[in-house]
Amino acid sequence: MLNRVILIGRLTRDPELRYTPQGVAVTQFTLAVDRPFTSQGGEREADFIPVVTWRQLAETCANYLRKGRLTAVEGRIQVRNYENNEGKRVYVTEVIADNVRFLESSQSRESGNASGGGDMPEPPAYGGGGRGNSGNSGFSRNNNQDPFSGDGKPIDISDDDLPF
Amino acid sequence: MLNRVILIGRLTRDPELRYTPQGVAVTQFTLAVDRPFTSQGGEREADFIPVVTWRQLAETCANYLRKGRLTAVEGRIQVRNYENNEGKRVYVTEVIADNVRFLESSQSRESGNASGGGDMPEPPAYGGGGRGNSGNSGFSRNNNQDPFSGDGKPIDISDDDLPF
Amino acid sequence: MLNRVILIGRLTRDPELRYTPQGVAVTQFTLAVDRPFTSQGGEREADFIPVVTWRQLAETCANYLRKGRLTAVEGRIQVRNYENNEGKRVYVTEVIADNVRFLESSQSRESGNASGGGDMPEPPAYGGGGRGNSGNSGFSRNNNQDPFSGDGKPIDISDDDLPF
Amino acid sequence: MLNRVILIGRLTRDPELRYTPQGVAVTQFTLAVDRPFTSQGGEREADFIPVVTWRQLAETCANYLRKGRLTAVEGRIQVRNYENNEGKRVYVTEVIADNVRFLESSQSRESGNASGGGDMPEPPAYGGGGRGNSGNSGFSRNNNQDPFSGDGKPIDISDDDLPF
DNA sequence: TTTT
DNA sequence: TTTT
Repeated sequence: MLNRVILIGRLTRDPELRYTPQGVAVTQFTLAVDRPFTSQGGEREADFIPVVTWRQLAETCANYLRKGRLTAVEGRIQVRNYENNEGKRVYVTEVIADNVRFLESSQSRESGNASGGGDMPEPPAYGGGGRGNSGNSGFSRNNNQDPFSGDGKPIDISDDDLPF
Repeated sequence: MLNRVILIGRLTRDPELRYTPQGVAVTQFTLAVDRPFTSQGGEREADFIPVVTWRQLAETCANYLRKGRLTAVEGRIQVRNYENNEGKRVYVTEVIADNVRFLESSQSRESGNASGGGDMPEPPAYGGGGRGNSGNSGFSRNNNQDPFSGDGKPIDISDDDLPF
Repeated sequence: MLNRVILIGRLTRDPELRYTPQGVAVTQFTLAVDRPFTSQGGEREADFIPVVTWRQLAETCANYLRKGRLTAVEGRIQVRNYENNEGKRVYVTEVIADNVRFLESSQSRESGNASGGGDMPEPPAYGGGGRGNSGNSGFSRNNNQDPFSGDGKPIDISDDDLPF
Repeated sequence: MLNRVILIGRLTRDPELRYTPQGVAVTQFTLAVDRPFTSQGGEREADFIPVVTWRQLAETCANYLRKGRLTAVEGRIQVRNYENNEGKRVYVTEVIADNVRFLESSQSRESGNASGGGDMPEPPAYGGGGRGNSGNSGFSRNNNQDPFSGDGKPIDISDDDLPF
């Protein structure tokens, strides 16, 4: 009935942009979100939370996000499941983001990052990429497939499987 | 840095209350949260999201929640991981709730439910069980162990492992 | 950059549906949200929070919400200001809702309410009215005018003033 | 029943720290939060949302926040009302924050700001000041008084009026 | 393994 | 497999 998540954390790696065979953009990244307390041993721990974005927002994220960048994400929790190669059902929990805010521009940091990156233009004033005046619903409708389980192989879903 | 989740959904079963060997109460249940759109085939789907509560709130949830009951949950996403019996790392994502609201009292429904239940007193005005004036922090601090992986066997963590 | 509100409370009165001169539907209601603690004197207090919905969602709310009904609202805080008849600037804070969930159907309560009401059909499975597959953005874009300040008089804004 | 707000924006001025006569710290500041769309005329508008923090968190905010700083705030909406000097009831809506995150440290910006500021130590790893391991509930319980309405005059509320 |  |  209601499912809303808001996270602020840092990307553990550069985002991964892929396309479904029908050309729908999908970007995945993981946010490291520090826990609000220290563990028994006094170390600060973090949760590593997978985030998925679709379409226009996916391309904006792929263009402007980089490893280590502080980022805010708004979306919903999605729990998918699939049968793995040993016939076991595997559950995957991800945050499907419909709004992403870039809290650090490229020049506000030392600007060195693992992926090189090079020419990084300024992010758009509104990074949400989809909500607002764009005429796009800005609401990543669904994705009950796993575009990342293939590990680099082409994704064999058709646009008919995509609920938008 | 920030990690907040709000869900409204229905319990898929009665909640499960357990105790750590040191007597700390832990309650687990799963919320079925309808997705805000229908799938390709036109069926309404749901996400099944595991929720964990600790201490006083765990006992309140075990007392007042039942299968099918409409419930609001506020908390944070936690991602644990452990090595399973085949030596493979398994990731478990749960919502650690620090606030739970009972949106249906027992008499507001047909009152029949799988678990029988019988004498169900009215829930407290404030179901959060922990926040507020109770002198309790109301913030489920941590739980990096998996009290449910043992499937009924005693939970072998000590209170020293609990960060509260 | 990010502005998100989630409320669960009860309507203090029946919702008020109006139309701009251009025929855009606007519904206003107030949610009474109990505070999570009692006051000094031990009384339970509440915040009375004004909520505004636009367009399709406005009509759905006007159709299905009634005084006393438990309701969840998702949206953003908006602060408008205008000059009153004494030339003083007045600030008005409202929640502009883009998602509303009806947590009580008409038959789940005594069904008597101040406004009479009468024939109340079941709410749609998805009360959000706008998000999802409807092709509507579901995101109430703006409203920097005050459709309620006229107190019953026609609202003199043109559709050109509406940012959608 | 549930009342949660999450904001990301920039301080419009330096925060104002005051103390009740009984020595309870209260800090007030306003966040400018850009709207996710542009107005009719194409200008980007913002909501100016007043935020209040209490006790330990108030002192941390006063120490580490400055005008212009990007800041995340988590809390609840509170609506107070009081009678003004003309006998009219005035409604004041504020976000009572229980968690504040400093998204920009002093060195990550040009470090020039209107208030001078000077020696600004690094913020604590956890800016929430209250939640977590501190033994403090971290939940700003109430404040039904208006510590800012006096405009600089001493605040005439007693600790008995404070619900904590 | 799933709720209405 | 993880970020600062």
